[in-house]
Formats: sequence, structure tokens, C-alpha cells
Amino acid sequence: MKKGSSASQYAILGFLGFGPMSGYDIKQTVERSVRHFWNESYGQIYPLLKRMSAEGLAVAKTERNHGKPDRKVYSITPKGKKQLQDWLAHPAKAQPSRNELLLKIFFSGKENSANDLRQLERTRAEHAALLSEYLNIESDLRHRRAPHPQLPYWLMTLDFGKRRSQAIVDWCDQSIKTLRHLSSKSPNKKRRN
Amino acid sequence: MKKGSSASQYAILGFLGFGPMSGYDIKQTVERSVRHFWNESYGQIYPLLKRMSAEGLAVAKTERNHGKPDRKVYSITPKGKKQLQDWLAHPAKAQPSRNELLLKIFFSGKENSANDLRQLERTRAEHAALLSEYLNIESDLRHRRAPHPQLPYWLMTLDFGKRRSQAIVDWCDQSIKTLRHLSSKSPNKKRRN
DNA sequence: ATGAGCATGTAACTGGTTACATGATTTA
DNA sequence: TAAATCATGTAACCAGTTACATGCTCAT
Repeated sequence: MKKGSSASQYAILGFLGFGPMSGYDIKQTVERSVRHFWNESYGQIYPLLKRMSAEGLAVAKTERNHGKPDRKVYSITPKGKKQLQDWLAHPAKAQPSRNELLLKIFFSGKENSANDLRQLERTRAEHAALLSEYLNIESDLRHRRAPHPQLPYWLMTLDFGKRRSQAIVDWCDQSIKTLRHLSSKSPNKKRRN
Repeated sequence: MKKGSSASQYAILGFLGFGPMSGYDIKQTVERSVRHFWNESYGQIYPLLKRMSAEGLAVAKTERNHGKPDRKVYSITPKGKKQLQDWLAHPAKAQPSRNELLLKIFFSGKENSANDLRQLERTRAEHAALLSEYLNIESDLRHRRAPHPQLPYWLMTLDFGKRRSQAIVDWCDQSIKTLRHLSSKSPNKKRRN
């Protein structure tokens, strides 16, 4: 793995692999396709595209655009394709997970039960919503993209999202139950013996 | 939420809430207790402790230590306790997830099947190992820490880890099956029609 | 007229990791 | 005698976010 090339660079390379795109396009595509497990900001995309074309991994072509600003459309080069394949071939390195909600619960106590419950319910709702969103995307994908050779891979990542959200929903339900049980056994304010 | 105070600071405050600790102790404790959803480096801990004691959130006491280097043991102050409680009361902000493995699979195709399978099997093994580690920790905790008032909260975070790893194992199994099926339908090298 | 969408880009900042320096003691 | 553990700390680096600047067009 070459030094100075971050995962963002490979992500960009990957999207250019689908076809020529501008920085703006890449951002939109990220939002529509991999948002649930990846993100990129313009502040990352534009400087990287510049650097990558200087390194010969992509080539830019400026498209004049009536009224709207010009578009700089980048295409991946053979060298870029090779670098992408190299990256794909190397084992993915696990990124350190940091989960603030878990940290708060870890430090929590009976005093914070009301707040914990609120947070768990919010989290549950978020992931329940994601879950149904994923199901919609899935059926949409299966119909609109039926013959695309990469469809199975996209569905795999979706499946991951579904399972993760389902696991979180289940965990929230269980934890909410536990918290309620806990505070009914020894209530915060009024305690009847 | 005060500006300039990162989640790391609250994590440190949280651990000091369990009792006086040195920077070294905090690091060890993080490793032993919340490693599966949180991490801190010395390069983060020591400067923060310094700053926090300057801000009156903690107080340091130097312990002379025969032979070994001196220990600077920090205790949380009432002001620190208050700030910790404030943080606990605010909803946890979701940290942007970035999953390299999913990204690679998203960009993958039949050409990379062999490599994908290797990575999925590795990931599966990792999380299967974590899973049994969690189960050990759990029974250990239930016995050794049986009467601790915060035990239920620790178990909740463990439960999260268990469910997450189980979901990942399941997803790996499913994805491996899908990949094998895929390459048996249209093999990479030799194709019989 | 107001705001959303299109489109590119830079600068400042922040949060965090890694590498380094130091040095005694215990264990293999 | 080599390595691990104890223990603290700094400096350099890096990746990534946020805020800002610019400006046109189209729909409300």
C-alpha cells in the first residue's frame, strides 16, 4: 500500500471505475449508494481528484455547461485501475470503532435511567426507519438494476446494513426492557419497600 | 456542550468517576473494559489529563514509586463530575461509520471472488473469536462483579458486542454462500456452457 | 425575491495516531 | 541478555470536517 494514499482515494477510484464523474457526481453517488457505511466530503474529494490527476491515476476533461458552472469530469486511467485492483486485493484494515452511546451507557447508573431510555428509544426509531429504507432500496435495486453484473455485491452491502440495523433494534428493545425492570426493582425517586 | 471538549475527555472523566487513576491506569482500563467500542491513545490521554487538571475537572497527586517511575494519580472533582453528568444527559451523536471491507465488496466483481472469500472468512473468524471472548467476559463479570451497581450497564454494552459480532458472523456466512453460488454459476477461469 | 440545486474550490481547524525519548525492574 | 511491564510525556504527522467564497439558473 503506497504511503499517502488514504481510503478516500480508493473510494474515489472505485466510483470512477463505474464511469467518468465530476467531484460533484462522486459526492452525490456516495450519498445515494454507500451512505450507510461510507462518506466523503467535498473538502476531501476535490483536492484528492487534483492530486490523483497529477499522479496519472485519472484524467480530467472540462465540460462547458450552459449557464451552470463548468464540470470537470474525471476518468480513471489504466494506472488508476491497477491501483484500485491492488487495493481491493489487500485485506481491509479494521477501522477503530467508537460508539458514544455505548460509552454513555457504560458510565451510566440508576440516576440516568430516564435519559438512557430516551436515547435508546431514539436509536431504536432511527434504525427501524433505516431498516425499512433498506428494504425499499433493495426491491428498487432488484427491479431497476436486475441485469447489472455488480448487483449481487451491492445487495451484499445492503444486507449488511439490514442485519446491523436489525441487531441494533433488537439490542435497544432488550436494553429498554432491562432498564425498566431495573428501575421498577429499585426506583429512582420513590421507593416502596 | 462546551467547545474544545472532545469525547475523549468525557471518556477519561468517566473512568476517573470509578476512582482515582493515572494516565497509564486509564489506558489499561480502556483496554480491559471498553476496547470493543472505544479506544484511547497515550498521545490523547496525557495532554488531556494535563488540560483537565488546569481546568479544575481533576486534581493530580504524584505518588512516589520504588524503582518504577512516579505515578501521577488523578481524581475527579465536583466540577468534573458535573461536566460528566451534563455530557451523559445529552444525546450521543452518531459517529460516521466507515467500513473498508464493505467498500471493497461494493467495488468488487467476479474477478475478485477468491480474494473476497478470503476476507470474508477472515472476518468471520475474527468475530467468532470475539463472540466467545465476550461470553467468557460475561460469565466472569457475573461472578466476580455480581453485586456492583453498574454491572447491568456493563452487561448491556457487552450484549451489544455479542449481537454485533453475531450479526457479522451471520452476514459473512450468507455472503460466502452467495459468492460461491455466483462463481459456480459463471466461473472465473473455466466456463463450461 | 427567495431558496434550492448545480458546481468548484480553499483555509482553518480538530481530533487523533504514531514515533520517539527516557529509564528502572522483573521475567523468560 | 533480551523482552516485557511500568510510567510519563512531546512532536510530527495525517485524515477529515466545517466554514467560507463564488455565481448562475430554475422553480416557488
